[in-house]
Amino acid sequence: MIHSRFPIPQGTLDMLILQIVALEPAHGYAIAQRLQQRSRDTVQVNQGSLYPALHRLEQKGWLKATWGQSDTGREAKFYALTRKGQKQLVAVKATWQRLAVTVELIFNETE
Amino acid sequence: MIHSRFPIPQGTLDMLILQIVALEPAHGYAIAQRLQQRSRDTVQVNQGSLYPALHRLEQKGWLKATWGQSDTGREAKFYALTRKGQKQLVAVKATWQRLAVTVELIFNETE
DNA sequence: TCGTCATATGTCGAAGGTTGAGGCATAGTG
DNA sequence: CACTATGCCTCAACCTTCGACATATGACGA
Repeated sequence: MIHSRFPIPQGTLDMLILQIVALEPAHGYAIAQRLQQRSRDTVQVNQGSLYPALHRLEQKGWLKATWGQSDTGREAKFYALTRKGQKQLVAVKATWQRLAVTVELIFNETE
Repeated sequence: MIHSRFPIPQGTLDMLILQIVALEPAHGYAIAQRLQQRSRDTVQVNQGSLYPALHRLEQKGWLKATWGQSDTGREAKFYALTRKGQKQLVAVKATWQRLAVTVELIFNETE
């Protein structure tokens, strides 16, 4: 195994998906690719995690899916961020920031 | 409310526990207190998460437990970091750093 | 033509951690 | 005496992730 792949903390995938889609609506396969590319291969998303996550996010009203054509001309389901999803993204981003600060805080404690 | 406490993502707790114990051996109750204090109350640790985590870490050989007396003079189980646990801590720290960098990277993408 | 890879979606069971609740016990305080 | 703080623990329900599997089309080289 070339890349030491590590599991991402629970809930992180949803956040990253929302962020990817926030820039531009995309279909699942493309989302996975972009995640891998933009994370420089440190994050790898399994299909068994991705598609359930997409359905989850859609069901929560954070994403809206519509069928369309991909760049290659094939049928694909495009996911777009809803207004509700935007709010959610802002919220989870803030939560993440606070967590990151907290973890750094604890890591840098020397006594 | 100013501080809304949030649950820590799955897999993050172990890392934080190892770090807390790395500074000084401590018993479960104290670990929870320190986590809460040092995170400025942003992280909440349930006992239902804490004790299974401690048993988990002990079983993996990352922590070693010994009974002793707490500051209040009561019996308590003190957890200390093993050599194996130190290595693990270094590893998960590195993993976290990479993840944090990756998430920031994706957050700051604008196109 | 045939096999294979990339694209594209989806399901399923297993594994694992967190939640929220509950139980038990002792010591100190009002 | 009741209540809070300390200190340990368990349990079912829930959710997410993992890894494997299934399906289908289009493009490419042998």
